[in-house]
Amino acid sequence: MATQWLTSQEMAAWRSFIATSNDLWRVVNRELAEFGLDGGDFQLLAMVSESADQRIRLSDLADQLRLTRGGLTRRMDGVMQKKLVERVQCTEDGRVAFAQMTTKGMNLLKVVAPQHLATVRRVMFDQLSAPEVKAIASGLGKVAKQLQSEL
Amino acid sequence: MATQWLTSQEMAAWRSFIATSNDLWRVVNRELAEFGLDGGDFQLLAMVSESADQRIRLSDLADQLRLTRGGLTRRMDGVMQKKLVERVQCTEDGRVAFAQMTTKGMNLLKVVAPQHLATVRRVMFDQLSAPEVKAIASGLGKVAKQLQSEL
DNA sequence: TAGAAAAGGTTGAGAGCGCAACTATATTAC
DNA sequence: GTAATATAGTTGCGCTCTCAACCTTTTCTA
Repeated sequence: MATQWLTSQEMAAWRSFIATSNDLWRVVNRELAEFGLDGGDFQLLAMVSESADQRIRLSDLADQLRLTRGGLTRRMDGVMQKKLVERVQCTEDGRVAFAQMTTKGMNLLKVVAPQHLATVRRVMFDQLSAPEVKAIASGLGKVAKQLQSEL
Repeated sequence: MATQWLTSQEMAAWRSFIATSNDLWRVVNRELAEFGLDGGDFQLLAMVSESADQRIRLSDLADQLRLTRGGLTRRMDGVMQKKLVERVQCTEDGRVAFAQMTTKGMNLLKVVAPQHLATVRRVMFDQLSAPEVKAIASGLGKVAKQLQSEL
């Protein structure tokens, strides 16, 4: 055999993980396009809308979205342009700013979210048995914890 | 409760999947940087090296790597610049070209691959029980199949 | 309380990728 | 046999992201 690492079953699982998450993202993006959004926009809107008072500090938002602060600034430009989110300056700390949902943003999200969840359900959860969902959830949790310790 | 879709357990699993694959990719990229590679380079090298005679048609390679043909052209530019892969014109069909591993590429891969697999093992498989690996592998397979039918 | 260090956010430069238009070669149809 | 169509790959353009440098405001330190 050529080399051990090429044929390992774990390597195949790893490849499958990478390819599948890529494909998933592609399908989600395509589905959101009709609303003028992409996956990154949706994740931002979901995060902000779930925060207390539908607002969140920009740097906290960046962490949750796995963006650098610079990347978030540009992502914010897009959703602010569409009037879905506003940038609000913090009065207590002059350095801080918040992302704040607008009414328009909340209304759009109420329309988009059910369809988005339906898509995710169709491509992912409808394909999985309950034990598989449970195993994936718990497994991902442990992997995420390890990753946190390395980042 | 605000809206059903925001609190569902499946939504949390979906978020976790997205965030974790993002974090995984980040760790892998960082680890490969010392070899002058990134995750995309490694995947390309792995795919090409596993192909018969260590060569593969460019458009087949693009499909496997989840790149457009245009994206692959640019990705190839990088690894060709580094002399890890060569572009070989097909003699039977003038439209077709192959990616062909060089000796330098194979040698590099023999050094990088064990370390890469060790990283993947550390952040992912060492964190998972055997049943979890099995469930994730079978689950991902089913999701991948559904995605294929939608792409 | 002044100076240094840290933290939040923005900006410029550059990389990677998709999309669509383009070139070149091969296949099909008449 | 030639015109129409399809396939393989490349290129120009635009978008998103990271990195590093930068500005501003806050906090620490002596």
